[in-house]
This record gives sequence, C-alpha cells and structure tokens, in this order.
Amino acid sequence: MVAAALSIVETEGVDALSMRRLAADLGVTTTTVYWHVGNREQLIVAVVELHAERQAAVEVIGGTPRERVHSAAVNIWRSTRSHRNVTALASSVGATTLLELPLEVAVLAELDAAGVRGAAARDALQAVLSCIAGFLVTAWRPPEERPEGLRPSDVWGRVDDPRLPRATIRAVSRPADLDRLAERTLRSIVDGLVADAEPERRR
Amino acid sequence: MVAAALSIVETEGVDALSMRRLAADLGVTTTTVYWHVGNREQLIVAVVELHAERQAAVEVIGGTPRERVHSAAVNIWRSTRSHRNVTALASSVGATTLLELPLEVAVLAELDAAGVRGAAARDALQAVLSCIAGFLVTAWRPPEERPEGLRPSDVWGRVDDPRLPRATIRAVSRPADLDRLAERTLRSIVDGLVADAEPERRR
DNA sequence: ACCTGAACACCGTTCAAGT
DNA sequence: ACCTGAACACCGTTCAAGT
Repeated sequence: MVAAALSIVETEGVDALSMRRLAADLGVTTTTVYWHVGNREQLIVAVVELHAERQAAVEVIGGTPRERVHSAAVNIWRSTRSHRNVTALASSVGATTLLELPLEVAVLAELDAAGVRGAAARDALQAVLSCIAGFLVTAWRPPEERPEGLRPSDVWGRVDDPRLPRATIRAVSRPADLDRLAERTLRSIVDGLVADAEPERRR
Repeated sequence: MVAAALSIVETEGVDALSMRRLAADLGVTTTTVYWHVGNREQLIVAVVELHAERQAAVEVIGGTPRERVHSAAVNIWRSTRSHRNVTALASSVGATTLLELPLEVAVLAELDAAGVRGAAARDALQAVLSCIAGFLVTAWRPPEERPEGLRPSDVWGRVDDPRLPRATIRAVSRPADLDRLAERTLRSIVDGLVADAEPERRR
C-alpha cells in the first residue's frame, strides 16, 4: 500500500498521489485506504519513511574538516535532487528531516570535527538545508512550463535599466547551471560558517 | 476582483483562494470569475502583478560594493518574508521574479557596480534568490503545526549518534533565529561570489 | 458585453453497514 | 479485523443559454 503510493509519487509526481487514485490502483475502495493508513498526512509520512529506509548510506570525502563538511552537504543536495518528487512530498508536510536524517547527522558530525557545535552547528545545518531547499524549489518548475509571458526571457526582455549592461540582461534570460551553482553556493556557506573555527585535522 | 483575491490570500493564505470562494465573496457565480480572469493561473499572475505595483521602492545602503550587494539581497529577503502568502502564491506558478523584479534589478545593478556582470551576475542573483526561497520554505511551516512526532524535538530526540555531542543535539531540537541566520547566510554567499572581483568604490 | 445553471471530472473525509 | 456504499463538503473548468 505504502509502496504503491511511493511508486505513484516517483513516476508521476506529487499531484498524482490522491487517496482515491491510490485506492483505484490497488483495486480497492477509498475507505479501505483510510482504514489502513489513517489519513493523507499519515500516508505521506509512511511513504517518506519507506523511501528513507531504502536509501543507501553515502560516504563523506575530503581531507580537511571544511572539505568534509562541504562533501556531507553536497550529499544531501544530490540525494534530494535525484529524488525530487519524494522530496516535494516530504516538504509538503514538513517532513524533510525525516527524509534525510542520516545525511543530516553526517553534516553535524563533520561540523563537530571542524570544531562547530551547539547552536553554531544548528545554524550551519539550517543554512545548508535552507539553501538546498531553495535550489530545489527553483529547479522544481522548469522554465518551459511557466505561464505564458513569465519565462525568464520574457520578463527580462521587458527590462530596460540604464544600470544594467546588455551582457547581464542576456545572461539572466538564460538558465543557470543549477547543479554546479548549488555546490558552489554550498561551499560559500560552509566557508562562511566554519571560518571562525580553528581548522584541525581529523583521523 | 483581483484586489479581492489578493486580500483573501493576504489574510487567509494561499489555500483559501479558490475560484468558487472568490466568486462567493463577490456575490457572483464561479463562471463569472472565469469570464473576467480566464483561469486560476491567470488570476494568480494578476494578483502577483497587483501586489508588485503596490510595493514601494526600497533603498540600498552600504559603503562598499559588496555591502551594497548584500543590502540589496537582504531587501528581497525582507520583502518576501513580510509578504509570505503572496510569495507562496507567486511561487506556486513560478512567478516569483514578477513579484520582486525591481529588487532583483537592484541586486544586478549593485553586482555590476562590484564588477560582476554577465553569467557571473546571473549566477550570483540565482544563488541569492535560491537561498531566500529556501529560508522562506523552512519558515513557511512553523514547527508547531507539523504532524505528530515530526517536530524537530521528536525527530532529534530519537537520534543517538556517538559522533554528536549532547549540546549539538539539544541545539538542533530548538528553532534557529531564521531572520538573523538568513541575513548572515546571504553575506556568506555574497562574499563568496563577489570575492573574485576587484573592490572599487562607487559614487 | 456580461452573467447564470447545470454538468463533468476530480478532491479529502466520515459513518453506518456489511462479512 | 477488514472492506464497501453512500454521503458531505469541497475543488477547477466548460458549455449552452440567457439579458
């Protein structure tokens, strides 16, 4: 039942998952679904938990503590990015932490090794997670499927500001390489947050 | 009509805005709404445009180019943060740029003054916007209204990893100061992206 | 040009009833 | 313990029809 729900989400996206649709797929009445999983929110939590169980552990690489923190952060980015639908599902009920708990623990462990603990570690993790969530949101809806006249090229084509050179206007109309940019941005964040701590070798 | 829709969104949130609800508020049939605005997506775009028109210009402060870029970025954060509902609405159809276009232009202008143009400026803006979007997403759903057993204190309370000190576990169970953290994270990003360029005074 | 009624194809959820 | 039928209160959207 939960497995069926997960496969709907993975193949057809979040919107395709409805209690009625799931029931139909299983050749059963909607009420039966309710009997088994409670309600939609509980179903989603169960789906997220199932997906989390199926995820394999990922290795952290890097020689310096800071590199390792960055590596652990990038692991979260890649993992959520390659399971965008499940991430969107988890995000819809505020259960993203449940989705990536081992990877978040890994970030905290590397932060600790880098000398960042307590509230500072909490803030660093939060910043990393927020940044990742943001890149996912922007990567969510590809420019092609935006409403008429709202694609970047349309919007920026109408902008005519004397402060902006043409090269910038032109660049901003075309999509960025989000994968590269996300990893680079995570580096900036990690550098900014781990900067204060004394670098110390580990292992 | 569009004004009525905007006020529903601002006072009751995105989910409260439906074609039928809007029609009822105006004492009119649902079909009438369709005659006037086309469909839901077009209604949303119109609402976002109306809100954008009503926004006042915000001043960029700071002495150095980098400080001014940061200030322009923080302006976007504060503006979207204080109109979360409209931002969520715009985000649901991928129209966030429409919402904050003048503020984005300001960021690009300050980036230009800092010597960042073309694709580099596009990337910097994208990174800033993604980060802001991410903090909004995390700020979206306050911890209290998450599903049973999914509040940070519940999830992290179950974690028992030898690599993590108690202080960190404890800290991570309590909410961060997102406002301060967002502005600080934006500073890291700006520092990372404007670092390469030669600092030059402006005005 | 502007508005309505009725309909279609969907939602989540509940409740009494069946085996 | 497990499943169903029927119902309630919602959605977005369309289409022929009215004034």
